[in-house]
Amino acid sequence: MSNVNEIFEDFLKTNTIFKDKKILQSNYTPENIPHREDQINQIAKILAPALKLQKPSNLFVYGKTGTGKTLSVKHVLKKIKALSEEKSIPIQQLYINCKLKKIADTEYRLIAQLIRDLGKTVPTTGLPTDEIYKIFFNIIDERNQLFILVLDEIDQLVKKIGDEILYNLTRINSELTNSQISIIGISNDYKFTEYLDPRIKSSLSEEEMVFPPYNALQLQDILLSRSRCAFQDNVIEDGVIEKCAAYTAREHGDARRALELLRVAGELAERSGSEKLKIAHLDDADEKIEKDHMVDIVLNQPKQFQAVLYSILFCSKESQVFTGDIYNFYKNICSKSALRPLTQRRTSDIISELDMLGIINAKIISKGRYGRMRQISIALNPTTKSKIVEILEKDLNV
DNA sequence: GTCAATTCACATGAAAGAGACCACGGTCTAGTG
DNA sequence: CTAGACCGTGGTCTCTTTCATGTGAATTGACGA
Repeated sequence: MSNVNEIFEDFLKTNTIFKDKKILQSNYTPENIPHREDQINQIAKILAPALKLQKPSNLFVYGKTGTGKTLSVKHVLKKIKALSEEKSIPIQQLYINCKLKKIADTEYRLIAQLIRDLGKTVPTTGLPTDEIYKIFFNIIDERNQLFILVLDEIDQLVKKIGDEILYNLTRINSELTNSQISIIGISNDYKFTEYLDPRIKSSLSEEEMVFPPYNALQLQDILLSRSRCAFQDNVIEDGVIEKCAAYTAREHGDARRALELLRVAGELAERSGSEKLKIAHLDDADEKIEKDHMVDIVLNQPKQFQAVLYSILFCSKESQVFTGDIYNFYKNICSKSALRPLTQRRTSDIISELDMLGIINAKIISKGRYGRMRQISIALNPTTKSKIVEILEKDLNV
């Protein structure tokens, strides 16, 4: 019997500690959403006019990641959908997650995606942008419906392509004769609307809601209710849920992360052959999540980014590194691995993008007469770092 | 010693180019009846 | 006659380059005490 078969056989023999793992996955939508009743009711109140085909106010939802914004909105929309189908009220819902690449990178793509969601095909590129607007507009208007458009992570969208698209979308109502469209924006960033054009801001946030982070007790509740369905009985040691909740509450009260932590800890426990989920697994899971996440990010970067990152990782053996050092080293790397070196201007941008990704910390300092530059340090823990260096060395063959 | 001007080494912005992708319409070509 | 191959044109999109301007504090050098 081959090795792989053994692995599979073993896997089948071990009685897994999970009952239903997908309950802990981030795309799972639970039936009831604890500690969000108020918000859900409020959303329902705001959206209720839709059922009488009156346009609901545009809604703006704020809250950190993992505070249940998307979940709550989707929950309410699901109810509306069920009701509208039952009573055949012409309401159409559109949901776009602006974070997803290739969907909401540009104005064109976003509108094209909306059109596709409405069941028409449209070229992925090649048409003028105003053409695509016209198509969208016509489809909407001829349907004679009420549209609810959800733009999740709308701050990402505006950061990438500006607020013009929002202006166009909010303005579209005044030109529609048969249909109406109301917009629900979901944002992680409290300060998001500050960057917006005041006109857009006022029309977009006719109603505003804030989702506060979960506290440790609420997180415990959530974890408990989900783990009851996700795990076999009595596999979780005492204190694990509490610790997991406390862990994440201390950071941002991100329920998604708490659930991921629990899931990964479970996987680790299972893989190590343990029959119980112990606190130690939680710590391992924490590290593993970060590592996997970072490795994933790095692998998905273009070659040039990797080269710059490698230079940074290599140079940062010394205590302090600055832009200039890195650029020089980077040029070296390029000649070694047959890359065409980019200009200093571009590498500067790459460095700040790596900073945004959380792989490095870059602080702008001024050394007076000796110039102004970024002081760069690594934001990775040592095991992650060495893993990434290893990957990059292979990728760039240096 | 004090204070404004200077200076460095970049950061940051704006604009535009390069090269990839794609749609569309027109033209050419080969296969069919 | 017609379907499909093959162009040219005009559009988007991403990554880059080019050119221009901004920036914070150590250094400098003039000034007055």
